[in-house]
Amino acid sequence: MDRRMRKTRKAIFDAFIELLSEKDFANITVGEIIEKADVGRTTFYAHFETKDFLLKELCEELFCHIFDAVSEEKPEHNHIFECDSSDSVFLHLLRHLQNNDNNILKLLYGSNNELILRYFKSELLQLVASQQDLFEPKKSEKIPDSFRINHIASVFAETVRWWVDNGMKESPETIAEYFYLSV
Amino acid sequence: MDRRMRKTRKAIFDAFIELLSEKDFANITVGEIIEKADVGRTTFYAHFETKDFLLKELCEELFCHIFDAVSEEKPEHNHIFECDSSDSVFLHLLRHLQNNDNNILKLLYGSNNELILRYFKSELLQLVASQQDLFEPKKSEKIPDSFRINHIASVFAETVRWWVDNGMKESPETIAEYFYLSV
DNA sequence: CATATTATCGAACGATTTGTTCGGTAACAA
DNA sequence: TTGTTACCGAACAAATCGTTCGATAATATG
Repeated sequence: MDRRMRKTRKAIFDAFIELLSEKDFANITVGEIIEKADVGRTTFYAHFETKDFLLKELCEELFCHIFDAVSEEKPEHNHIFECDSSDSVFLHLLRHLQNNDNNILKLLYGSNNELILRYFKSELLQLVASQQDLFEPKKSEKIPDSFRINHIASVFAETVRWWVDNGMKESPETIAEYFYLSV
Repeated sequence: MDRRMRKTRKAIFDAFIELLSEKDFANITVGEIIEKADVGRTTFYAHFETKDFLLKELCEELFCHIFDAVSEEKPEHNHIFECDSSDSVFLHLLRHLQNNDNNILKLLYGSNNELILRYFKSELLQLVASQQDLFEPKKSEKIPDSFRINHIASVFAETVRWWVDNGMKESPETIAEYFYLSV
């Protein structure tokens, strides 16, 4: 990975992010990206097989790295979960989401592309599954595990969406409280 | 609205739905649609300004009509909500979703287009808002109404998604129970 | 510093897709 | 029967896609 490669890769990502603030993903063309990134057409296709792969790699850089950071943060922290815990994995995740370039989160959520949610949720599912027994099972002998895990991940994802759509005015602590009170 | 217009409109919808079972929305071209619908290119654009409008109108036909049917079903039914109610609006909605051509639901959910979820959720938001006081407020003085309504609608939408993704094996009654136990 | 590697460029390309135009045909409603 | 209008099919320019090529310049390595 050259310095050249790193630079063009960054230029393309930046241009792409800027375009995401102007229009939906579906209406962004490769031509626009390379013009704004000031990069040759050949170069773009040397880096990304297609526009969708560009989005995919951006999501990976954004989400996966955040999840990695969070999970490394508390490697062997396995105490019993408490709902109002001010030190939970999910609160830490919210903090990372807030710090890690709020704008990108907003752009991704607003780009009208289902794939983004999928990347986010697939990461969430793993996280929830790994912490599943930490949630109180409630009135739920009837509810299948599959549903329960999916439910918790969905509520978190939709909580974040609400947060982002409303301008992220609340603190991560507040959002975490909403989440725990709801789930 | 001619008989001619109704026929071509249906032909286009049918072709579109069939294509949705084969590929993502983004990869479907107008050319494919008119070929499968056996309709002239001019005719397509006389009916739908663009591919997105076709999707929009399909969603409206599917979702809005279902919601209309449900809300008309119990116009002045305002009794206090009970969690295990076997006669709630949401259970009726699930029954309609099941009857109304299960396949389309699956195709729409699988077409990788965010807009579909938006249509569905915007309808849900109205429904939930109209029935908001029927849900027990739980431990929720802290939680803003906006969040609460959004949460309930999201949980319902994601519950339906789970149902669809898993093949809709469960009965509407079972799904309604999962929903009420979770929300 | 010298050299081999390789990422980038720019131009050009055929292939698809888009959305529109036009005149002619045939189905429809009154 | 008559006037309206939806449909067709062909053709069109414009935009976009993904690829090819040879030339250039930045980079890593010895």
